[in-house]
Amino acid sequence: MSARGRPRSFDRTEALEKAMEVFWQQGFEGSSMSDLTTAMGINSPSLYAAFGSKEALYLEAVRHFSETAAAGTFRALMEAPTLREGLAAMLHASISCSTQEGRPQGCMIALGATHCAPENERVRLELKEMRRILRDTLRLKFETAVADGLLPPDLDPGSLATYFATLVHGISIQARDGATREELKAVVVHALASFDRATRVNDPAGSA
Amino acid sequence: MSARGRPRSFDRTEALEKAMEVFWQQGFEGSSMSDLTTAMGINSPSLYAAFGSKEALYLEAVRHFSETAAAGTFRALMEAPTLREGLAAMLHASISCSTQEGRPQGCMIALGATHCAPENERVRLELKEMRRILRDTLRLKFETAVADGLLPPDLDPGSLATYFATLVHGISIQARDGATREELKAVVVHALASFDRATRVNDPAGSA
DNA sequence: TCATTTCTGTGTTGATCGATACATAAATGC
DNA sequence: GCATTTATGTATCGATCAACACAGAAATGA
Repeated sequence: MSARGRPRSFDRTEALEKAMEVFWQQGFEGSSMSDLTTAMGINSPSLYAAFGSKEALYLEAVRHFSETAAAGTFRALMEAPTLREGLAAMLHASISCSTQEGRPQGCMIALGATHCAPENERVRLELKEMRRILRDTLRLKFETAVADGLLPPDLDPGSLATYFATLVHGISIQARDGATREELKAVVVHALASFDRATRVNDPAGSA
Repeated sequence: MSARGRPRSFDRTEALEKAMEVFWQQGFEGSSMSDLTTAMGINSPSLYAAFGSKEALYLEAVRHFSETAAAGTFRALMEAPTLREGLAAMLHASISCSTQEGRPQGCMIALGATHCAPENERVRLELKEMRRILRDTLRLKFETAVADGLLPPDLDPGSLATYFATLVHGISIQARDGATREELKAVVVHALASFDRATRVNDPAGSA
């Protein structure tokens, strides 16, 4: 590859990981270049040469987060044998990711750039887009299940998708504020109860 | 009161309201003194004389928010004739507050300072405390209902409190990302289904 | 009238922000 | 060896940050 020139003296991925943890803990606007270079163990010019800018580093850190720490959440939803199990696994994975020991609490994507200065609007839109993907994926799952006859035909896929996306995002705020893994697992039980109620056909006693 | 001296040339509450909207939209770290003085229509020294510091202004703005825009959410929970109606009204009020036209989307308290720079930790703790109050109020409501025999004795108040707090906070993230009032109202239906399931005694068919 | 008190606008403070200029170091190709 | 290429460390850039000094303005009380 790039054999020419003086070789980089640090591991790019390791540095990215360190930057990710700083941004995960303090957010984009709460992390200064000084915070980042200190954590990454490099000087400012090396950071700019390797990542471009603070914003580019943040976006790359978020992408790295989604491919590592948050990957389990999506995989859980996609790979479970049934949709119900997938939803439960997704919530459990989200809780696990949000309550890791020795790491910032809450999901970097769920909490990232929910509000920011006007000049950082680009960052907010990028994070908003990543959060949108969760809801769209959920809706597609519900739509497919309805089309396959696995769920009642009158079920509203968008409604359930919004509901589960709301739970995943709410879990991160709870975790950030100190909620434990055990406290949050109770949320899954109630979420599944809603799912069971919404996917049950012709049960007049269900609402009593 | 303070009759002596040159009278203040601006309305303190109006200025606080303007500051609240800036912080609500951009967050604490995303709002600069320049943003604030411009929106408030005053100069920096007047701001410091009237409010003390940027941090003090933010905390006062959040308190003002909780007493005005967010007041309906708590009142709905406390004043409804039944707990079930109170929960539904609380969620609806939270959705209304989070999707007002011409105002920032999402709740200022739910989204406020979920992460920040270490030097602003005091701000984060204050917001975390305000969010904690919601969960504690909910738990107390459930505990009282159990003690009064209105809910099954084996019901876990903390579990349901975490669940509903998660929903309220998740709703704000959805709203901030552009979810409409109608989309979010679907969440209430599913939440009440969970409540009904959790508060039903001896229903072996309920889990089928 | 005039001292006292409080607020306002101008201008500026030191600190920190994100981002680079520049000279040097360390690799390769020939 | 020597030109070329790329990365590094030092030192610093202009801009902006939150906060304030100061003098003048506008009210009061005596």
